[in-house]
Amino acid sequence: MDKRAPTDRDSASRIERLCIQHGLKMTGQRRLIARVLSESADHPDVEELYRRAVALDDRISIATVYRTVRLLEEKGILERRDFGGGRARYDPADRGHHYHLIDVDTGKVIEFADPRHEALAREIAARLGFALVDLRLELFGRRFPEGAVAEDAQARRSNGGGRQDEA
Amino acid sequence: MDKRAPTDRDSASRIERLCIQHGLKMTGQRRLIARVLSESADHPDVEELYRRAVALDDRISIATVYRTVRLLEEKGILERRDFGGGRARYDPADRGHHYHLIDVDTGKVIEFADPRHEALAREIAARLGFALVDLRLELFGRRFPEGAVAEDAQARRSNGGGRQDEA
DNA sequence: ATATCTGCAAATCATTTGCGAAACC
DNA sequence: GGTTTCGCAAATGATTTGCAGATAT
Repeated sequence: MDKRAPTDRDSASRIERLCIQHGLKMTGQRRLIARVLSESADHPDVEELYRRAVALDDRISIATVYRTVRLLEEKGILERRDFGGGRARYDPADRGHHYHLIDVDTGKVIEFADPRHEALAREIAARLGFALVDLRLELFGRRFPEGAVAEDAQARRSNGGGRQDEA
Repeated sequence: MDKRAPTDRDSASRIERLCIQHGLKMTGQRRLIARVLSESADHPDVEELYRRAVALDDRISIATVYRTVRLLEEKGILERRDFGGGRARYDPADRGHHYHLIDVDTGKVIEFADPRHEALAREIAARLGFALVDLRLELFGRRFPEGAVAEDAQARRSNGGGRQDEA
């Protein structure tokens, strides 16, 4: 009988369990990425995932991160998002249906759920003769009046300034 | 007095008029792109715009098409869209607020309007402490039961198959 | 064992840009 | 006429991939 206590080290991360359920071969680097994803509450892009992974164990290359997120997306474990700014961001699918509000000034991303939108979307699709397969909804907003910024459209297009979100 | 009749040749296209209103210097290639955009009812990407432009007058390069759509987007004359599949697609802004439903099997894009979504979005943003600046909404759907396709998630990710829309 | 995965560096794809020549106001 | 735009080809940035060696089942 295995007497080991469930230390940080040997307990499979949430995402790793999903990988195993999907029958993926678990290599060291996949386990590492799964762990980084499990511990992330935000929507990191590949560069950021790579940075976080390397910090824990540098025996991984960015090519593997790219290959792995692609694989996990195909398995439905991750969802790829595009919040503008060139790079794809990743969102674990097991957090349930939710949408995003992006602060156009800071780039910060806020999640929210709203079943009414989905119902509405389903109805519209039906009216057009379609069954709803997926729904992409993103709100871009500006924090209410407090040191407002002059730039407007410009700010959003080149979202290269306020980059990372956190939760 | 000018007695010329308003032939195809000398009447400024809808988009060209917008360019002039925005004080843009109208070169031959900008006029050409404006005309192609005015005559397009779909959501072409840059390659496609270039193809259509070259067909009318080949004294234009794809670099200029890139530069021009970027300029028109900055002026608010065009809106950049991302329907998946790697390339940006362009949508004249003077068509009024509308959203898109993408047929996941064919890649065809259908436009629709629905003020309820916007109202709902505005309310949600307000609840989170934000003023709504923009709203991105895309539905992905499948035509109702008739020769259904087996593939599911896969079909949408690699949207490289069913490419052009026509709407 | 052996099919699968990884690292590296080169390849690809969409898009941008530097530069001298050409076009617009 | 001077400034802006254009075409070309080379640069860029994100992502993919071929290949030889390493690894999981």
